[in-house]
Amino acid sequence: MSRQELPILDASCCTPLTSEALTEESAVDLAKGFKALGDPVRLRLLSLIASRKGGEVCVCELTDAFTLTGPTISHHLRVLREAGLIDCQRRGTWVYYWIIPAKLSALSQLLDVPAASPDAVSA
Amino acid sequence: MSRQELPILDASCCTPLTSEALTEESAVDLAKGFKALGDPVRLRLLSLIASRKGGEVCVCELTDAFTLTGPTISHHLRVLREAGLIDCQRRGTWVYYWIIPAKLSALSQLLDVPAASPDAVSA
DNA sequence: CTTCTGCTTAGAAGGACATCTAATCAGGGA
DNA sequence: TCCCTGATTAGATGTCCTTCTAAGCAGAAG
Repeated sequence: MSRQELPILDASCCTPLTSEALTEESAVDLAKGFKALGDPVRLRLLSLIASRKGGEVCVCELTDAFTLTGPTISHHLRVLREAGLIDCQRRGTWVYYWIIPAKLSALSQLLDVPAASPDAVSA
Repeated sequence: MSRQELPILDASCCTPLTSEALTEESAVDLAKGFKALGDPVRLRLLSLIASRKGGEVCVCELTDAFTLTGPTISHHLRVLREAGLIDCQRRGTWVYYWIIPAKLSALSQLLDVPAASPDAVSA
């Protein structure tokens, strides 16, 4: 594992949305990350992995935390991995997953807007 | 406009993923936000709105920035609005959109993990 | 009042996605 | 070697999503 064409740290930006508009190219790339986060199961999986002391979680523990089948969990983990948000390694019988902080940070920074809108408030 | 049941500032967390695991409830709520961001068109729309000096953009300008039809742009704006990421107001013939910074910040903070993983690096 | 423009809603078509069962692969132990 | 457990892959199914065209609504202007 730890296999294949992960974008490593793709070209897309690290500046907040408020600074300048995204190119179509960047938008396509970044949207993949957010799409991966856009499912409750994957978000919980990611949080279970990210919040783990030691940084690693065995798949078997993740599976136990849901009422979904193993293949379904495996599918969601793959989506997260292909989005570059997590990576994994097999050790003996078990497979361990961990987060890729740089990727999460990049997405975080994109959304990091000043707490109060420039002006134009109300509703 | 500015209508209906926006979650205003929903119960879901503001602490990073690394601090503690999400409840299923929070995950469902937060995933809605990320799902809305998980499309290249919506991400570009949001960036066009967020990066605008003055904080507001007319729909007509947004439509011009894409090769998609008006109804399609309108659909994506609705998704962003229902996710609580933007809001809008009609003024005369035109409709103006602006971002809701608090909502973006909440999502940003969730993904705001320390730059280096606790340990467990490599790949 | 009628008509024009800007925008949204309705409905349909095609593709993408989440989930399951069944089958396969990888390692460890008898 | 054979089997057992942990995990992924393959294939199927029902649902959701993106996009379009056509129709409707809101305000301004003649």
